Amino acid sequence: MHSYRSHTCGQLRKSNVGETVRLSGWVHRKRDHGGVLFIDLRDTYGITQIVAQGNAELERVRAESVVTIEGEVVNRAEGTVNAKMPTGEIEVAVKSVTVQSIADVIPFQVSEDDGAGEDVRLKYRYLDLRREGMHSRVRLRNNVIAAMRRRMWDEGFQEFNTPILTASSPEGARDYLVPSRLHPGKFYALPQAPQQFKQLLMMSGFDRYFQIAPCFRDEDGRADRLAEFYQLDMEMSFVQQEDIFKVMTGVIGGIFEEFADFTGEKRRIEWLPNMGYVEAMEKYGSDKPDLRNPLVICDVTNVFKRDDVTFNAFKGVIEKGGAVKAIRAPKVADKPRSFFDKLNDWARGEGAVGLGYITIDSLSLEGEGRGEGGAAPLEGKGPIAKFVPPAALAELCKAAALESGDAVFFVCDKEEKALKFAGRARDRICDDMGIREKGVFKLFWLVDFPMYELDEKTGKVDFSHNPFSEPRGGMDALNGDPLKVIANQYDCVCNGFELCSGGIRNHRPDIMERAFAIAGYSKDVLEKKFGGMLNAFRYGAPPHGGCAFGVDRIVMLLADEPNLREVYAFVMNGQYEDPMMNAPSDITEAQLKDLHLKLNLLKKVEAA
RNA sequence: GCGGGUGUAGUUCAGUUGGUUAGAACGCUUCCCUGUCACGGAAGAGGUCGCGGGUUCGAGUCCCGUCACUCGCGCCA
Repeated sequence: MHSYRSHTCGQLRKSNVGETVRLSGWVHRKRDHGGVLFIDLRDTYGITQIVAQGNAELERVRAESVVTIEGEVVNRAEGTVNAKMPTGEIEVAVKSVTVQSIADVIPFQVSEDDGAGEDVRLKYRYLDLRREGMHSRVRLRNNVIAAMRRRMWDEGFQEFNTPILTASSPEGARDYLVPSRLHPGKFYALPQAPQQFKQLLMMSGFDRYFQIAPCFRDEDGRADRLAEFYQLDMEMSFVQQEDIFKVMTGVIGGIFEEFADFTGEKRRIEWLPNMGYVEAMEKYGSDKPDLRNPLVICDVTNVFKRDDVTFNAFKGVIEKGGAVKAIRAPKVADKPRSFFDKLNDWARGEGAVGLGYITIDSLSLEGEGRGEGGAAPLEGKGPIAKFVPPAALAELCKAAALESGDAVFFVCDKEEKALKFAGRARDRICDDMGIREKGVFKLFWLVDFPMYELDEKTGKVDFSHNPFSEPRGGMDALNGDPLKVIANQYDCVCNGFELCSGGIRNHRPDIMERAFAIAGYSKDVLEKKFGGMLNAFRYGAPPHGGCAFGVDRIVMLLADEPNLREVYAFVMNGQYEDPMMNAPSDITEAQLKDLHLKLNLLKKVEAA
């Protein structure tokens, strides 16, 4: 017999009764009854109850110790069968025990979720990973990655590796930098994405590339953002936007279908029609709207412009070019005052003046008609209502499609800021109303991004997203108003998360020069920073495009977890420190010397 | 860089208006228990109330500062 195990802890069934077996695993739980001792023995495959009588050695071991036991598989007596366990019909009667490793007292419970905080979980991540939830989520992540590889290969893509030590790129996020020993004073950068390499592979004629690619960005963290993360990165040649959508809708949709029941609840997958960037911003105030939220934003600036509307707080902003955005909240007029106060408090906490609203108590049958069955409102209530006379209220009802019993919330600011804040209010109101749809993944492609945007501070035109994207209309488009240029660029959005970003690339060096010139980058700068790729374009570049899906965000959605750290085995905390490995850490003088570096920190740090 | 929240036993938390010896649950230690499966029972150990300063007769509680964690804003082409 194998010296550690003949079976796993998830394997034995009634059919094994009578066999002598050997099991190894962790002591999950101990139930000592004096004369008889039960231990739930756990490995990654499952849990088997073992039973011992008068075994002093087993009685001594603490939870999470590792033991090997040999014994006989026996039927559990009637009434002692545990229907909750796959192995619950049998147990193993211990004959001999080898203690492989005694565990110290553990800092938090492995056998249950005792609510231990993230800092202590990360410090003892290996213990945390033994726990059922983390263990299964890490397996989910591995399975998702395997499925991605399989599906991409099935579509005719090959997986490539691209360099980790590469050159700093001037745009985008901050780079993680690695000093060079052989080249004093010079630095490698870790890739923010394999963007240029995958495009170069298209220049090399490989046609279909993919990679589960590690990416590094030195920006502050968020629940859905880490310093290092993985993307399903892909690129294809001789394609248009729709070709990318077709392939990746299949691959990603397939992944969602494949793992939709991970949480035990079978969730639906819905692909909604492509949405334009402008529509997303105007209706949802976000470039990654959660379409499980039915609320939409509309513009009611004209209502507040009326002479008979006397709400000067909004009027003043409108006169300076601002706008009023409205969010209709259906059938909440009878909610207690606290419902509205809570939202108002939230808005103030977010730095807004408040969240004004009007409730529509009833609509009369007389007055101006507003279509079938509708009529002018009899009255509105709420802090702003007294500034809005009936005729204006009627226009408001029409503009925001209000019905009797509805409330409407207002955000007033400069157009862009108003939309952004209305977008967040939209989500907040939805959650307070409890109307976010459950059990569904709502996916869609967000298209028609603007190529450029105006930097508010400098007044300069800059790339709004990816500078390598193809401007729709080519050179002609670039000779017009840059702010009207649409890029062949797209995102894939799911339940309020940006899952993917991509584009059809600009493969013409002349157009690229022009595109960068508009954003204020001279030919010299372009050559210096992207010379390698630009050169490649000059030797026959195929039209190409692609995208990159955030692997971890997909896993996070499938696992129904609000935080990326819940789906990663080893991960840094919110400050990008690893409390287990003690990273980042000091280095020795010798290492510094090798790298030709001398520390002269601009900000004084206390010596350890 | 900025803002919100949190910080009390190994873990998760409670702690009233400032008032005597800072509590609970789980975990831990010792003991009892032959059918449990979140076993049960008895006893016990375990605290620089994040840290520093202040107010006060008296501070876990109030004030100031600081640190850590966390969520968000900025940032993330």
